[in-house]
Amino acid sequence: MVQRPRGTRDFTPEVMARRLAFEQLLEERARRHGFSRIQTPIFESLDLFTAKSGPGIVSQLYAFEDKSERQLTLRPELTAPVMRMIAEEGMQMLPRPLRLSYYGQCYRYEESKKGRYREFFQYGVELIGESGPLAEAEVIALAIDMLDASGLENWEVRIGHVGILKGALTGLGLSPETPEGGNEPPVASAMRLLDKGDDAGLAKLFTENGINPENAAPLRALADLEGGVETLGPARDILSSLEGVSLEALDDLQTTLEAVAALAPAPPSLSVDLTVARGLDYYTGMVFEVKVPELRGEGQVLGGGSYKLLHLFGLPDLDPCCGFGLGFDRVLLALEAQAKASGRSEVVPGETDPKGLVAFIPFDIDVTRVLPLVASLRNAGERIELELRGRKIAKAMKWANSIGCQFTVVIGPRDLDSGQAMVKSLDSGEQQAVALTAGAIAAAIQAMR
RNA sequence: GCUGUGAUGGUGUAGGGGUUAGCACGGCAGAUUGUGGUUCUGCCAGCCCGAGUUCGAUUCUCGGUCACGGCCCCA
Repeated sequence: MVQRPRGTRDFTPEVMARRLAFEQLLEERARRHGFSRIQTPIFESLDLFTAKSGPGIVSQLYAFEDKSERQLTLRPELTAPVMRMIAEEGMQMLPRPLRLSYYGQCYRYEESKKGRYREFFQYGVELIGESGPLAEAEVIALAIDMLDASGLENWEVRIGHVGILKGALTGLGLSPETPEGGNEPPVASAMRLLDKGDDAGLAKLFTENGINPENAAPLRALADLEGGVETLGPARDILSSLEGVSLEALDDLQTTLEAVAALAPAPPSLSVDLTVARGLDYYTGMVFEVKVPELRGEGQVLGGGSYKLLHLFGLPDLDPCCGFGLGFDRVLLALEAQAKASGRSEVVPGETDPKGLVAFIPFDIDVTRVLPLVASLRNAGERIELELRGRKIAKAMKWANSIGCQFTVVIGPRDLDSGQAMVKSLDSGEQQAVALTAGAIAAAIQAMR
């Protein structure tokens, strides 16, 4: 028996109905926010991802060479392909900003476990060609709107701004440039030390760069701030106490948060955290992420922010952009766990078709006589499953029941003689004879809904 | 990258060095020649893969594969 490759999944009809409903729900929300769907190839040139993430990424890729010795890889993420598409399709000519959405599978060669697969699905959006607090708020608002609409519970939004700590550090005189012979900018070193809680190392770094080490304490206080929008007050006090530090990034973040509050439903939890996602150097402004604590280690279900990547494709005037990626599989895992815990049968809103399925049961007759009726009912929008095996009535009813039908239409010899069909609701047991026309059958079904 | 646990019909499980590998759900057929969800009967269908130990391995040992956890990493 050949097995499915490690870290991949098959989706059965029941699971797929849920995934389609979820995708549709996300798509609908994106549309309401003015975003349009695009699609890029499953595989790309290897260079695309090494350009964005450095050569170290290769060990995590499904990279391969094609028959013409082109170096290719299955895509590990979707942001870089979107950027490539914008440049390649001449989309910089389009009216700005561009609001793009996308959904598809990505591949990473890593240890697979629950919530971490080698083939995984991402839904994402990018707002291209406009930046600033309002653009950022629009992106966050869409993320919140999507999760709210999905019915997810107990999720936490954390919003930060890499410009605040970076600004404070550069304001103090720390260089954002990699020094001659060094491997990272002093600013990046400082951010890492702040994150690790290494205050002594931070003071040492300051001293080495000719900065008073006493400045380490207020920066520590800044990084440790936790809480809602109200933490911006103390942050402002700390920043104001430092020499030569701009408050611009903080003001922007405040504007963003106020706009989010007006644009989106209130999430279960929203906090300001200035250390969010500080590790990614292409992020330039607001950064945010959403966690679902009950998923434990793989609990981050969404992440994004403002970044500069289009300069890599010769389009620096479109930078910075703002976007996010949503971990489709992880949100579903959380929804499934929560539905199970609360005894809810519907995991994603709208995954079950409210119209119901109709079993069309020709009994002991020449089937071809009723096929036109099946076609007409389908054209009228009914979901019809035709009984194909010539089952006897009792078996057919049992079959209809077991595949989840709400209605049956039985047509046997008597019915043909009298020109009628028996329409039955399986929920109520109610049954009536109606004229043998698609219109009459559809009307009877509608009346019993 | 390190590490723990596990794998028996389609699903959930019992068992165990020699068994007819048990049970439940499921699927198929019948009881039931025009009406489902109950019941009864019969049938279908299984020891993850490879090597070793043994007279004999589904059971014990080792390796592999896959799954699920805990760190690390990534974001």
